[in-house]
Amino acid sequence: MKDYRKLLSESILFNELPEEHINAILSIAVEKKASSGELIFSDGDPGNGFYIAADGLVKVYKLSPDGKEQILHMFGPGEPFGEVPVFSGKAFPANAETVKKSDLLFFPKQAFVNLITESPSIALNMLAVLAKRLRQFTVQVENLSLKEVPARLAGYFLLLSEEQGNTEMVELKISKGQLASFLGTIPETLSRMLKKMSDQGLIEVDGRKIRLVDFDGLIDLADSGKLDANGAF
Amino acid sequence: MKDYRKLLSESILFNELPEEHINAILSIAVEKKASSGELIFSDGDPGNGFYIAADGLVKVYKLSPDGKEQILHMFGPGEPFGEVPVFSGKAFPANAETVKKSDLLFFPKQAFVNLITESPSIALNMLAVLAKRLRQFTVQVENLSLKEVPARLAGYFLLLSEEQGNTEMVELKISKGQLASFLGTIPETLSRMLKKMSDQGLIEVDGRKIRLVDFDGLIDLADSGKLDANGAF
DNA sequence: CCATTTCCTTGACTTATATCAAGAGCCGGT
DNA sequence: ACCGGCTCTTGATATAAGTCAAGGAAATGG
Repeated sequence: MKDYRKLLSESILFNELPEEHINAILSIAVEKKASSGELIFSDGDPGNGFYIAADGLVKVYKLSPDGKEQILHMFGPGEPFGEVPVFSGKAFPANAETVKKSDLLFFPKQAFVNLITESPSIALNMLAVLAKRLRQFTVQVENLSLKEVPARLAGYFLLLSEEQGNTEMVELKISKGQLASFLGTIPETLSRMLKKMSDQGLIEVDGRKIRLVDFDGLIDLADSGKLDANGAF
Repeated sequence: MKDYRKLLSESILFNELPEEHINAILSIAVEKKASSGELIFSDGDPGNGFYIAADGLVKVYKLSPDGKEQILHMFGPGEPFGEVPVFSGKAFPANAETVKKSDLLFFPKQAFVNLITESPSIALNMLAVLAKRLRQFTVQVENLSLKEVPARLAGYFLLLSEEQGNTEMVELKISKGQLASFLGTIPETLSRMLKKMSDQGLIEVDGRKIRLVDFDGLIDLADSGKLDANGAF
């Protein structure tokens, strides 16, 4: 097994833990390699442990009967996913699939729960992980229910801008099709709205690079939830 | 302070705890009474503790700038809410308001975190609470993104049917306006869709009582996400 | 480099549901 | 019982965004 010590000791779930705890965590971790597009688990599958992506990218999503996809989360290196059945119920509530070739660490439920009872720090870190996830869901529900697609896009670009520490330009790390699924729309609409925002001078689009032309305008759009008619030419 | 011992020892967060733990929990709890329609906290307010409703009903919701409401959750007696800032970030991510006159118990953040570090059972129970909340959010996002309003209604009635242990009839415990906000629509649409489902022989509506006429049809509708054209007269 | 596949964009058209308005019905207080 | 205020229903209309189709652009593999 590759040495995942550094990754785990820096991860949100296990950071700042003493060495003997990291050792205990490593001893229960099971490595799984997955190629791109590989299904990790399905909605309704029994869940007897959770995962951390060590490398790569994983999407967790729901599918409608006619094939429409809603991506709930995208998880990169160091981020845990699939924890819900460890603590509540028996089954995974959604599907998980690799977006890129990935190395995964699997933590069996019982072994992990044992670790939690011995280490309040791990418990508190896991509580932080789940609480942060709840925050993200709150934003997602607000987007889907109360905001139009351009406002969702604006909010996403502002979030990317903060993560990438750049108020001039952001780069999409996922495809536009996946971004559409994440924001609750379809690629056609995404394309049209990007063009509309571009025509209104808010952004410039060059492939996966988005130049944030009118930063304040994007803040207004994200807050108000809809494109301002005043912005039309 | 009223004796909340029984309520707490039966709550999902504190059930099956030894007596001395319940005593410790009671010692940090602060009672707050709230009349109907009273704001408990606002989106963005600093959160330095969480609540449990001892009696009454509380809605947690987001508001759009033009006043549209999306209810995220409804919390009744024994259910915790407002925990997110205890574990992640500083501010509440949504608003909370009483729907009925309510008695609330407030648990200060620091005191509660101290309790958690001493009692793995409380930590695990809180993890179960948050994990269950994540399940509910997954359903909500799926509803908003992938299902039409009648399918959301069908899913809601089936859930109520299970809670109320009655496959013949369910009774709404919230107003139709609030149900609309919870399902991500407006009262006009809710009214129209109830009528449509009624015309198709799926349900019969009498005020807040909904007779589930075609239970299997409701299951199909909830699963498929849309009203079947075959159901039309 | 080239052929193939996949992704993205654009056009035409449809649809679920929101907006605005007003009347009917329900509920609680006096 | 009556009345006022609030909720719900219904009608007319508009709108954001989805469906279907096809071509252009980009990515991938040999």
